[in-house]
Amino acid sequence: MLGRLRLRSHLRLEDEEALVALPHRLSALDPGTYIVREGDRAEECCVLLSGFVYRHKVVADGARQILSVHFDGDVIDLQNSLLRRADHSIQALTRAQVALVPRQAILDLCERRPAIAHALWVETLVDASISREWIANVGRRSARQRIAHLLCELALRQESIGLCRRPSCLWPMTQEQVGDATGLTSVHVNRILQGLRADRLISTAKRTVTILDRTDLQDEGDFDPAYLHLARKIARVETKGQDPHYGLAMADHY
Amino acid sequence: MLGRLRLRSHLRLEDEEALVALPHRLSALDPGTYIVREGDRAEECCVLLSGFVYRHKVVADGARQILSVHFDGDVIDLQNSLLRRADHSIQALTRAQVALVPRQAILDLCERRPAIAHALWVETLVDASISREWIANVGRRSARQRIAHLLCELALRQESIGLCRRPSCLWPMTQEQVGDATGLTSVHVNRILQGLRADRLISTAKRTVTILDRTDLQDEGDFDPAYLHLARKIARVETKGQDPHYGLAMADHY
DNA sequence: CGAACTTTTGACAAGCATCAACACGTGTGG
DNA sequence: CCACACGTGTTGATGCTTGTCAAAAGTTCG
Repeated sequence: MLGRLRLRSHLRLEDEEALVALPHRLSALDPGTYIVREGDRAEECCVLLSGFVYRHKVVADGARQILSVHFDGDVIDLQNSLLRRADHSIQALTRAQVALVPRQAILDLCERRPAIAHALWVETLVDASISREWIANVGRRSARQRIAHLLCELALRQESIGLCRRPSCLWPMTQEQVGDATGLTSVHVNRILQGLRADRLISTAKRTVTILDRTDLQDEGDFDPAYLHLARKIARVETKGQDPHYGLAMADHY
Repeated sequence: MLGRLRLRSHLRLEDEEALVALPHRLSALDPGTYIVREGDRAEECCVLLSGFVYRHKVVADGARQILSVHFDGDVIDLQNSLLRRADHSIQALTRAQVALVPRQAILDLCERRPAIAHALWVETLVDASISREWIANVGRRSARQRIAHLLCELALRQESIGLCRRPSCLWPMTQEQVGDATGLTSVHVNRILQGLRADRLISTAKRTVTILDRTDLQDEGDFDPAYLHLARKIARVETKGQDPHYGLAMADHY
């Protein structure tokens, strides 16, 4: 279960065993529950076992900006536990299950096992890469592009861990939350989504999106999956537009 | 010189010696030179010794988004050298001097010396924190706030490493580059800057800004320095508005 | 001293926000 | 099981912030 925390690097068996052996406690969360609040001093590091979670910040006038969306297997606050003071909040989007690992246990493990430190470091670097893409997304793309891009990212990331199968993926966000993620208002998100549906790019059912034409949607959203640093295998598949079963994979580094 | 790469964590002497002993070659860059291009496979990691540098991405219609600005002492592409494939470009803003360290030498060092791995990891986490703040900046703040925020960040980061002294700081960006960093057009940046000058918040001289009223500018820009994860010392000084000489300092973690 | 950037200005257009009202669905308690 | 309340999605009218285009004035540097 804990071993499932999507290790994109190649770890030796003893490393994986050490990870699974980490002390931890489980916790079930309702939608909207705060896992970390901006300004907190985190003593535990949180691994998401199931469900959706998002990071966010609140600016001067009370507006909210969602910084990233996470699901099964993501290690969601290495940032906060290594830097101590949380610079953003983390909140459950859906019902979620998390494992809380004492901060010190992780630090110790990293000191003893450089391969684990490296693997976690890579995770945070991929996270940072996604953040950079989001800066470009909200900074320089149109409303339609932003939303299409967000959809492509969520779909591909879910596929890469086998959370969903090809045409459809989970999308438990309200239109207001989509707006907070893309720097738009919920009203405008609504209109853009109607456009995307009218153009037969997507269709939505409750908490689920179906991407009717992957290539077109990627074009619409100026989406290039390189920034997700997924394995070549998946990247290649993406460009060829096939539809295989995706496994846990992450390479190119290490 | 290399030892100056702003080690915000507490390192032992032997760690610092190991860092200084890293193999490297020096290189001088003219403004506009690319250090890394999106898609490159980086074999060397770049440490900025002097000058300004920025990361950026280009989106579908050719518009550019600047992702961060770096100066003396910043380790500018741990991302690219650990993840291998660069997900963004890095370009010199001014004339700059860099040290290039073979990627493998860094990886080896990290494996041998967990303290160094930890210190570098913290650097990348702070970098990621800044990226998150930029998402909020570009996503949810007005043009005036964005620019004021950018100014506050650059000023405080420069002060924290002693690059400039209190009221003024270096600002070698054109208005077009400011626009690319804030998701605005250069025309609009120009108008906003005129407003900030008219309100006696800043004054600009060639490649330099003077912040006439720090507190007011921070209020205008909704700027809270917490996300920079600077030492408590500096953070406290900030809130009291005094004007001491800043040293290299970074704490709260480790 | 001149070429090539920058900064500045003005008129105008567009994208997205704002406000307000209504429809829809879903879950809850009576 | 129905009624109701609340969150979410949808629609329309209107306006502000910011973008676009174009040209002139200022600056830097070889």
